[in-house]
Amino acid sequence: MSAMTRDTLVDSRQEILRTAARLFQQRGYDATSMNDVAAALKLSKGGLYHHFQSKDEILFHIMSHAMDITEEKVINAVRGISDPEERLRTLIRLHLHVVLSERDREITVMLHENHPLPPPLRKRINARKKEYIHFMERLIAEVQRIRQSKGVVSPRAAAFALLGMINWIYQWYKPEGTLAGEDLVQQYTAIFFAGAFQ
Amino acid sequence: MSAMTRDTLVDSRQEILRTAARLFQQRGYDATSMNDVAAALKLSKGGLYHHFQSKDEILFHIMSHAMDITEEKVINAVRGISDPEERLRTLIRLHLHVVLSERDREITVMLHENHPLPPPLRKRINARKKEYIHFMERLIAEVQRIRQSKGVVSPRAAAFALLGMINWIYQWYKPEGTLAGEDLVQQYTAIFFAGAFQ
DNA sequence: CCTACCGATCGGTAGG
DNA sequence: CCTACCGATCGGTAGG
Repeated sequence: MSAMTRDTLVDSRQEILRTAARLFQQRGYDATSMNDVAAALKLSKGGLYHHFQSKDEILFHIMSHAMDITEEKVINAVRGISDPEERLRTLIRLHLHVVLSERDREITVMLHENHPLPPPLRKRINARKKEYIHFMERLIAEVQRIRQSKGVVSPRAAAFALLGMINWIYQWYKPEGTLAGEDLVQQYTAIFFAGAFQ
Repeated sequence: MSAMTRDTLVDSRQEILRTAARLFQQRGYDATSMNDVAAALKLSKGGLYHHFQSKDEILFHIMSHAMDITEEKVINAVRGISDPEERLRTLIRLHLHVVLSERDREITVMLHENHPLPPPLRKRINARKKEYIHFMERLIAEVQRIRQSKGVVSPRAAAFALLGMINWIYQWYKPEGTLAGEDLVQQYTAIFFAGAFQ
């Protein structure tokens, strides 16, 4: 019974984060009140504050969860691939899928809502973002070595370029638009491989 | 005398937009109060509302001004160049400079603060953004024809990739960091040309 | 004494 | 342009 109560609590927190992430993504963090979040969950504001101490804390957990998803669905899924070039191709595809995914709205919130997070919490998120880009950077450097690239493009600049190409998608992508998800994967991969490994 | 008053008024509006853009960029639009803006200008809130009817209106004018800057410093500066490839190279360099420029903080605000703008005003800004990307797209298509590219990359996907690479810079660029502005221009140009014109 | 909440309202501050 | 305010709503918290 105490285990069930624990599970219910955890589930509630997860459900709150999912709902809040959806609202934050649609309306923006500041334009979404705690009342909006509570109402969407058929909860009172008081009920919401039973689970989280503050609005900031909710945002922080959404972003942390977004980083968990990225690390799990991209980094961990890619570690097992022994060929570096195939590892990078898969990373691009999976990272793109995470950004495009309808379900993982936490990602969009993480990419956009930097300002509202209090500096100590923001630093913790930024540290994880930096780790991610370093992972990309090392992988790019490895493929450059194997391909014996001429070295006109530094792994660092290439990593930022790749991250920008993919992450910017949240700003304009409409599922009903002319560019389908799989097209984007194919074309972005083609652009990046020809560009970074000359 | 009436001309002078007019000039003073215009100057005041410009100065307000510059100061507001700086604050919006640093703290975010929602976290910046009208009092903050007024105080930074040594004005009262009432004085500020003499020049602009609402906070939204200030944001709209900042974004419009950012589009003016982009059209003037990139599009207009590039129209005179007859060779398409050189025209695209210059566009990349100038667009990057606009994003990196310390002075044009309006650009960062325009790239980031989409949510707070009321839909009718947002549509007007988005229409101008779409014109800009279509300009890029046509130019990329032209260079692909000249270079007789194999056609693995569509001009549309290439334009979005280029825009993403460059615009994302506002999220991480620090002038004191390891990647200097001119390095970015060289390397992003190299990546994009090899990537989009295979 | 625990949990998962509720209706009502707090002190402050927002844009106007 | 300023001082003096407003209706409303904000994030957060009280007792039960």
